[in-house]
Amino acid sequence: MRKGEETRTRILDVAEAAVLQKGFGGTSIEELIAETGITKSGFFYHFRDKNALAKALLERYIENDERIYDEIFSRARELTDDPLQSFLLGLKLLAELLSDLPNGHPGCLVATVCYYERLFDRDIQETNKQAVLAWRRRFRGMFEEIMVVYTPREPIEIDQLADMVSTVLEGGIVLSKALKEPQGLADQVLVLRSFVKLLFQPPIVRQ
Amino acid sequence: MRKGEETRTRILDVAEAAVLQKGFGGTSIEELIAETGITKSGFFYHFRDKNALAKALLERYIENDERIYDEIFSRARELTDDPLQSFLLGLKLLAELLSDLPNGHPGCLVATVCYYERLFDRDIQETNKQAVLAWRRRFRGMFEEIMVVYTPREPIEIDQLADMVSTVLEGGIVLSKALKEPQGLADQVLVLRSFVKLLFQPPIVRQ
DNA sequence: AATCCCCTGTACCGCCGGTACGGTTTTCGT
DNA sequence: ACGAAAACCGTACCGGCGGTACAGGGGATT
Repeated sequence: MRKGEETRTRILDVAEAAVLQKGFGGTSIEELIAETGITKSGFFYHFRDKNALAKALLERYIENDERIYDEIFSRARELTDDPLQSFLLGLKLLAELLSDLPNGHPGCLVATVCYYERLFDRDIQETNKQAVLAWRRRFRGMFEEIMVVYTPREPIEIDQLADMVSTVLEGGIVLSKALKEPQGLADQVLVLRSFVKLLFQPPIVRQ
Repeated sequence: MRKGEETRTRILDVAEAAVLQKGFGGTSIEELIAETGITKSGFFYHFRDKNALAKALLERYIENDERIYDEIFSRARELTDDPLQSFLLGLKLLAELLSDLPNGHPGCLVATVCYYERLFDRDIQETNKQAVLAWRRRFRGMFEEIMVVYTPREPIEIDQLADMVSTVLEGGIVLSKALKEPQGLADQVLVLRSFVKLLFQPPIVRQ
């Protein structure tokens, strides 16, 4: 019962790397079983079909993603009481983490799925949607705390502001992948950080 | 000589819509010829293989994309002399244009390609990279003009600021597709507009 | 009338996703 | 130590798809 999980995990590991580099359609099951060292029968024992693999892959990715965000922002929360400073610190920690990835960010499965919509059933699309909504709730919560203490210097919808964090991450991944500049993603996160800082911090009064 | 171009264009139209919904790997040539009403031989007369189709598709997409940006920002440039106001107006026009798309933005081929890297030759990847660099140059030029007149209120790398525009567009497309909220993309562009406004406009001095 | 361009038709290859199903080993609770 | 369930392996097969090859045909241009 535990060995099964281990094999399953190995398949998912191989599949995730392949899918992020070639998309779902570009990833063949045969190549997965070749690299995993398993047979076709073995593969289909763990996953009914490619759709089931996709779903498992996506769910695992999302879980892992959430865990990372939890860690980063709870660590940032421990280091300061001010919600704004905590958020800005979180973005800095996130940028550092992204910057330390040796080959840059491998890509986001959520983006992969949404550029593949018609190939998957509604189930997967719904999972994907829920993941993005979870991001929205997460960052919205942080901005709500910030807004108790600080007033935004521009009128802004809080959900749209929350989505901006996800937007910058997704867009940053695309750019850094297209340019083959791994550092690009972390840079964009830091630009967002500057923007958020500007939005909430009281202006420096010039004389 | 003209009939050939027409058929070629029809294939590209069908292929673009299909690729943006299902990715390259998920789009079969057979389905393209079925919808175009052409035979397989006819298809391969126009495109040597799927890679050639991808390249033609990408190049056409990029050209069209550039044309749209040219139009929007030159229109904005005509309406005001101030480079900052012109840029902010351009973003507003862009948001309006994106907002008017009936089914939301269909997706960006540049993003599709960069989530498919390993399937294409270096040629296509290089074309993709050049497209993103062209965006960078375009927006960098605008920010340079702005910075002649305005001083940013936060220290910022101009290339990273320029990339932020592309980042928000790419990220916004991903989010609005994943959430199936067509309006999301335009909203994110307007959030970026607020940020740029904040960055360059002199602070409101409170007493 | 000859010559391109722009296709059609047919036949074929090999890879891949997926199914089916029988058999075998490994693991674990008891 | 044993039986049963879990975790595979082997083989055979199907249809779809990307791609190749090649022969030919109609229509416009020269």
